[in-house]
Amino acid sequence: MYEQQYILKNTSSFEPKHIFECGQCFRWDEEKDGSYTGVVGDNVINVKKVDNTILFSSFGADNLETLVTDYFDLKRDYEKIKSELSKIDNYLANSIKYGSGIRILNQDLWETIISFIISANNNIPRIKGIIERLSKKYGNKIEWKGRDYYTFPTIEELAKASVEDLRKLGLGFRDVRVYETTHKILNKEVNLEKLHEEPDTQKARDTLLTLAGVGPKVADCILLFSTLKRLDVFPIDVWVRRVMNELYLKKEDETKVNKREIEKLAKEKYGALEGIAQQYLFYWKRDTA
DNA sequence: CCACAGGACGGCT
DNA sequence: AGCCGTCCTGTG
Repeated sequence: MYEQQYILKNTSSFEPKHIFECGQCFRWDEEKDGSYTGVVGDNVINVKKVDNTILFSSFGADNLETLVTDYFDLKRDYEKIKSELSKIDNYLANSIKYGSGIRILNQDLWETIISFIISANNNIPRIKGIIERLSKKYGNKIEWKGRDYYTFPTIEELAKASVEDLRKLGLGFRDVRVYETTHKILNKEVNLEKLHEEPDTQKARDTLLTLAGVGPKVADCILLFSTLKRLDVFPIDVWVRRVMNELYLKKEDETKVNKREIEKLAKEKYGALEGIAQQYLFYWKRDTA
């Protein structure tokens, strides 16, 4: 374990606030100086933006440049994506201006599965608290600059938790779901390595849907925000339903809007990049609510 | 005290 | 196939 620094100059489409607060991740916290600190794998990383320079500092064993290039999706040209999506319509163009620094993270698949099962019928502060307690109890401690951080538990580490243990950590009714999914993955009833090799997004989605606690919305979040990185999905939560109804469908009662109708509309309008479009729309709608 | 917020799931029509 | 009540906890 050692400290590293990596500096990215003249960046565009990289705004820590947009990246860490658009609902895709739960392990990053803002510091008093406006930077963000989080745990990625076995590393603690701090991300600070000064003008158009991004300063990454880490404490861990992984090569920082390789790690952040992958995790922050740095090889993808978000300027080009934004300019293409902005042509579609003014609603999307405006939401892109609002969340112009969003990048979709490549998060560990296992961690993303468990995190989004916990996210069901839940709010972000509580989700973060639960994941923090899980990591503290079943992950490994990393001390850096006088503070304690905890790695997200591995499959084997989390498999040590009983349903009762999980309930005590505040998971509520999600305890059984996390327990069952952990053991299903541990037993390789669902093989995460093979899932990465599945070229067909729908087939990968069907596999995820066999996991306890994974329904359509959670499956789409996993496909989009993890290393599976499928951009042709459109996670529909209450905010996305709201924004799509207000912009396009204009039904009296948004709760009555058909999900398949939204999915069809998103595919038609946004095409293969619908997942990225969803993030701009979601962040804009929820943040300005 | 109650109302409300947030997805999966199972039972019902 | 669609609708609806229930699951749990934190907040106002």
